[in-house]
Amino acid sequence: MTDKTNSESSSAENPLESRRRKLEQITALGHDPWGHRFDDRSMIGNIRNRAGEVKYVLEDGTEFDLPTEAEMENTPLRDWAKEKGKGSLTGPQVRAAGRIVLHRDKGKLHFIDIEDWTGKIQLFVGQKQVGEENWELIQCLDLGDLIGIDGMLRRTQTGELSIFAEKIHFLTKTLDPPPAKHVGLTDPETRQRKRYIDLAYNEGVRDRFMDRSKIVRSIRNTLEDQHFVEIEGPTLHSIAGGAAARPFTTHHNALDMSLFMRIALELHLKRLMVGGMERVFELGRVYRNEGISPKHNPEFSMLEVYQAYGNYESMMDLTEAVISNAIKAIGASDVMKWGDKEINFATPFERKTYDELFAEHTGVDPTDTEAVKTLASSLGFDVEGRHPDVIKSDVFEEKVEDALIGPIFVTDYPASICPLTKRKKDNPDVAERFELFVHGMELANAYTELNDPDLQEKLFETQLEGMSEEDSMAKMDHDFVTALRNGMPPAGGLGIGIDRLVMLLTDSTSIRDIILFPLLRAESNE
RNA sequence: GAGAGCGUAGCUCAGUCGGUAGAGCAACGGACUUUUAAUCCGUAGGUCCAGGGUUCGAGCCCCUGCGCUCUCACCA
Repeated sequence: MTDKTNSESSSAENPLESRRRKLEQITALGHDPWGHRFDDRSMIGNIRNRAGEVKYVLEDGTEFDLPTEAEMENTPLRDWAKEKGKGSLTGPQVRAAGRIVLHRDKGKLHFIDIEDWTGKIQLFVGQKQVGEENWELIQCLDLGDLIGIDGMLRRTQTGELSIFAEKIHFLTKTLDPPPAKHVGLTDPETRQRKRYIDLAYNEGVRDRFMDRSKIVRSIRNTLEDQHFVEIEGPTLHSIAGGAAARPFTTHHNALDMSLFMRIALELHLKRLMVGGMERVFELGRVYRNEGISPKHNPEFSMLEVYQAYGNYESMMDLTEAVISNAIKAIGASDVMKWGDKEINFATPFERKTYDELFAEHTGVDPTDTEAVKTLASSLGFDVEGRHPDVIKSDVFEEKVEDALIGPIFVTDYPASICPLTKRKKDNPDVAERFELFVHGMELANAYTELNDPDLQEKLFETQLEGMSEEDSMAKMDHDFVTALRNGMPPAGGLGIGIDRLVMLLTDSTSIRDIILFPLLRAESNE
């Protein structure tokens, strides 16, 4: 019953077979299907910028500039040329290379769109114009292949800027068929697992990661301009300090010793300030063994900056400078869209104290411990045997943080939840700390750094009631306390979540859109 | 961790009441020397996530498992 279909018409190949066959044909034609060094090509973006060099020349040698693209919308180029008189288009000789992203086969004429990381351009390939040898090679091309091209930059009759092919150089065969043109690859899992396909074929993906690179470079520039020095601290720690988070654990065999992947950069940078490195920063990866969400990836990038003789207010100025310059670096403006929301990054950012905001959003006096406790209970929080500041902090996170549109500096935190922070001179219950919030997301965190070794030792020893060790930043690090005994200058310190900053500046609502290779479950073997 | 949804051709998806598998793109063959996601004619392409169950009959209903997505919780 199925005999006829199978025996007769097995001529149709599946996409993979046909690509393999063409690979053989390319080799048979004397080309290396995996290409080789290809010198002196111009970036397609630069080639497009040379459009003005394309001229219309009459037989008597009179030369005309072409109409603008807008003018060609109304009058097609062929009609414009007819009015000028008999002549032809000329333009510069160019060489380009790129991936084939679109292929229109019109018989003895092919239109091929190639793309490099600066742009896209159409190739005009005519059988008569390129000659038999190139034409045979053209028959072996598939979407996704990488080719080089020599030819003259001109325009077609419809005005499309094109390279009129004279010589094709085969550079690399693509054996897997690309995703459907224009629809692209949409499955989020595949986009992340096979990021190369997402980058190669989905619009805007490369630009987003280029923006990330520009933002990071801008941050380094801003800091270096202010004479901060970048250092590289250890990523394997024997004590996972500087933050409250569950660490990844690992083991060193030769020393037979447990180690933790770092959860923060803080404590080593401060040791450096004891050593006289007065302005230091590190921009690097930290690891936290916790949940994965649109705002959380187990490894993420963090900036921490320390400035001797500064305080948390100098860190506010620095934070504003870092963000403003990053916005300029990607050519954005202060007012931007983020998902269905809007952000206005015009400086200075709003500043309000923790207690002010608490009162504003809860209607409860933050200094009235009993009232706060009652509110917390009504919100479903455990209050028995827990420190009043921890209870207050629970309520703050629940009722205030999500409501903060920002950018807003929340200042002056309850001292007991800030074991690494200097207390206010006139009020030991308040810590000189701020967090920067944008649409409920914590973007930065800064302190006037605690440099009193005795107080630091005491705070490390004080585990707040009702707080698990993982939830506490109070983790004893004797060597760090010893370092403070050797004199750390009064200082301001700042941490910025790089991934979250990039999310906000590139209109990305998921952290997985701005991390090239986010952590995914291991692929199940088939 | 809880709830909801999804898994069908290389890609994007449809599949009615449970009746034996569909489209567009990609591929293959053909026509076309100025196309714009080219167009037109033709061909081929399926372990319907896996396993079990109900049924004369399952892509569809039921159970179990796997994977993913979204929301919530957790995440200084």
